[in-house]
Amino acid sequence: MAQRKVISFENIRVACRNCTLSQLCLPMGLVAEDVDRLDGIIKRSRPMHRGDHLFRGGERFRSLFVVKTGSVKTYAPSSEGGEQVLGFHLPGEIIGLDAIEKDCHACSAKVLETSAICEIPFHRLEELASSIPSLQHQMFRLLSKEIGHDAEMLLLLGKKNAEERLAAFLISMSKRLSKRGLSATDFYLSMSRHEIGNYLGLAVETVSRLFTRFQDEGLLNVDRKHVQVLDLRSLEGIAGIVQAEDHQQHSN
Amino acid sequence: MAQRKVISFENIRVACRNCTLSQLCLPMGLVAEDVDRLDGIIKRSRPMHRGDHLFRGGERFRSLFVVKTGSVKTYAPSSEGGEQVLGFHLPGEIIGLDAIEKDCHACSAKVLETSAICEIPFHRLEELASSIPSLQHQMFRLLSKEIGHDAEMLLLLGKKNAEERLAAFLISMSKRLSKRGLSATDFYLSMSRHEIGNYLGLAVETVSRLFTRFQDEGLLNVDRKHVQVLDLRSLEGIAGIVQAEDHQQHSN
DNA sequence: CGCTTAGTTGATTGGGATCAAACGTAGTGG
DNA sequence: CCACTACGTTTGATCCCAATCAACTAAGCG
Repeated sequence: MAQRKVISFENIRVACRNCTLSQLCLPMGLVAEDVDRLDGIIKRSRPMHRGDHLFRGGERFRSLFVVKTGSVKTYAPSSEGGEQVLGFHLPGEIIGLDAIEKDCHACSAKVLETSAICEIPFHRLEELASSIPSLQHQMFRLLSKEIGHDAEMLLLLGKKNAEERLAAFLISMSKRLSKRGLSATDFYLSMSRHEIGNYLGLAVETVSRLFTRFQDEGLLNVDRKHVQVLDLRSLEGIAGIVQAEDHQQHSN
Repeated sequence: MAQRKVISFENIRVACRNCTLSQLCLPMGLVAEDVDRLDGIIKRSRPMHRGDHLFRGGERFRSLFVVKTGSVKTYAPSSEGGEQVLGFHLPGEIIGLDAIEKDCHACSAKVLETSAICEIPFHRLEELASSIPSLQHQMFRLLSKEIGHDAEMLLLLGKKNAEERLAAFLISMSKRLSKRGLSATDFYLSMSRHEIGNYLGLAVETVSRLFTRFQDEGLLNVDRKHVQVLDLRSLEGIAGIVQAEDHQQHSN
């Protein structure tokens, strides 16, 4: 039993490395020793369940969180009781970057399904970044990536119609899941239609109708939360993603 | 003449400090020596004119830019020739943070009126941040602030109607200008109606009609690009900004 | 097995886009 | 200086996409 526990702990460590640290380390080399130092400040938490909060708006900011398995949504209360879903966070993705500035969380983060979450105390991460330049650089890149992603969302909400939005959402899910080694064409959506609609700036009914339409058009198979993408290429076309190597007619 | 030039140069240095550095230094203390080191890596550029580009999408990322005077818009090409205006940048604000990740600019930055722009070579800033922990912290805060601002925009584009969007835009301009010592109620908009509409996800005509309506309702005086805010409070009400200290009825 | 919540489908409506046209305003060159 | 052009802005008329309203079905759950 004791033996098993040790093995289990090691497995967690390995899993956590693969998942938590890759965002910070993968793109370019931290030496093994630095990875160990980084690994040393990461707190593993017990599994969290649907509806649990990582943090709520207004709370003091202490840590960043990394999704190891499962999924999390972040959302901000809008005036008049409603809320705006700001994002869905899949394994390997980081949560809480927006709270650094005010030292206080402006949004809330709620677990969508049973999930394993790592916690990284931010002040310790900052200390480490001070002494490891490449880690500092990775952190700048991480923050910057979030800004770039937000810009894509601004374009989506500002310029795209309902169909394009849902297609872009599905493509995004597909890409992010496949990046983590999961299927790009067969996955479960852990969020409700309502949450998808909220995120995309659409009514629930519109989302539902579009799922039906995509299915009718042979782009998807949808059964409840289970999605099978049948025609990724067409979906990308709808989402307005231009294939770089394809024929470009309107080169402007 | 030589004398005058020296004075002028010093004035520029002082102006540049007040303006460029405040974003990086103001919130908490860098010691004077560190401010000098930071000041040392900032490049002053000659005035730029309407239509000039700070950078274009696809270019290699080398520097961040800070608006000293004037204004700049950033925009990304959307598929099918259109473009999405990502932001308007007023004095004291930083441009280019989204390019850190890919080491390449994803959007373009175009000067809206005659402007003075400072350039900060990013790799030198990173070096400096490594050796000045409080500067590193300021930079994290800066990036984080951008993410927070983007989240506000997501809420605006996802949940607010045309009227609320334009009101929010005007309030934002008012606040940001007054933060720089300019009037909060009397200012010139350097961007066209078309650019405002693009930014807010609205058609030009809608923006124009709303300006007219706000004027009819006694909220504004508008003459071309000149805006006088007559009723800031009501405008904030429309924008959905809840006054904290006012009576809260629906505390939920 | 009721009860509640999530999801689907249909009917209707409305806000803002689009189309169309007039009107400055700025710039350009004769 | 004024005609000419081009562009930005305003205003009006019409249309359409997606929201809303409404009814129903399917799941989850105590």
